[in-house]
Amino acid sequence: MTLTYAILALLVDFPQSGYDLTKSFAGSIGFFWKATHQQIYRELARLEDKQWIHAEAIAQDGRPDKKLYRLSETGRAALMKWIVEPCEMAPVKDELLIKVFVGELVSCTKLLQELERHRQLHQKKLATYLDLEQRFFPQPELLPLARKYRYVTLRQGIRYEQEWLAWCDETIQFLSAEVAVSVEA
Amino acid sequence: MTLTYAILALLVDFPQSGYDLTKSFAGSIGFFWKATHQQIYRELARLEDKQWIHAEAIAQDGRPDKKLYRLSETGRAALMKWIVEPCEMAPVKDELLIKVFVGELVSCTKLLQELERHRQLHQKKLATYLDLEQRFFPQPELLPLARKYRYVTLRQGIRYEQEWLAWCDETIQFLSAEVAVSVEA
DNA sequence: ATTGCTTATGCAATAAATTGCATTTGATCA
DNA sequence: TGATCAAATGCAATTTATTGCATAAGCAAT
Repeated sequence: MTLTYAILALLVDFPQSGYDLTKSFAGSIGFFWKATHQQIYRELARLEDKQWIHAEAIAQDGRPDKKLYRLSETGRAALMKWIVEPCEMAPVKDELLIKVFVGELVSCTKLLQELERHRQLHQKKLATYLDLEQRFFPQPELLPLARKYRYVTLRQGIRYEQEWLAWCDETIQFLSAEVAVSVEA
Repeated sequence: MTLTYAILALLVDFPQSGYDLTKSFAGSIGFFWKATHQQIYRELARLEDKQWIHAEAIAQDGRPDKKLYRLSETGRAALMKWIVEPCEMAPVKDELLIKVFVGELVSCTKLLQELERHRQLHQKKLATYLDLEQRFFPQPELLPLARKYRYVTLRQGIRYEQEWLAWCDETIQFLSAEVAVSVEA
């Protein structure tokens, strides 16, 4: 399961609790792999079972105890082995495109509104990514190796959002002509 | 469930059997929503239960019988209702990016090989899409409305693959410098 | 005081996806 | 004549994911 390795990957740099990981899945790796806290806790239990990670209970003043999970040597080895295995291209799963695919069933104006909304969502996400790029990855050539790898995944996010934005623009323009015509008639 | 509506969408133009649908999911809508025959048959049973589709048994000479499923009025209405509901941006789920994210754990050369492989996969897919565009969507402005909608979803596929290709190129170049350095040393 | 938020974890039930197997009929090929 | 492939459908078991709920402890604000 990929989630397994996404978690291991997040534990490479430093140990984290289930709660921490849940947060991490909101940023960094979460930009290309989502997981809920339920999935994470279940998976952590399994990983501990396999001894790929080790838990350390941390008593905290105030907060409830937390379990800090640390990548074990076996876990690190498993991760390394997984990384070099070839993988498939990610299958696309996109609701919006299904809707557009049979868009002729509903009002074009309605669809255009939804496209405009998505345009804005993508623009916002792009802005977030560009901000991260500026703040954390200035002069990418000078970064240490590990940061370079993080950087290129961010670049993928940026390009992806730019692509969507461009498509939304193109499509909105293309379909707007359609509305104009039906108003004329 | 989105699969529900993906199937309904495929039945808009003409009735199809489970087997036909499985094929359709390899092309057209399958470019942005995948489904196995198991999922499809199960979902067809449910949809018939709900009366969103109606089956008609077709005796064939030679082949086993097939059940042709036709979209009902209720089904069509349900589809229309779904289309105009706003939806989320598709969450990205990409194994390759997780691997790259912690790429420093393995040999850079190995990673570059995998990136090159993906570059080729994307190139191939792009070629398929471009071919479809040329063959089925010449002069897009002149297409009837329904075809225009199909067309713009193909455009999204094209742009998506182009984006990936560009990222692979950028990344391979960026990381190649790294290998060059380590060879020098 | 009580309401609500954040940190922190998890159970239980349901829903969905995946995987392996199984069947029927004919066509094709060696 | 036996093997295998394509069309066509489906059951059963397992694995994953989702959803709703639950707890516990402190902090902040009204």
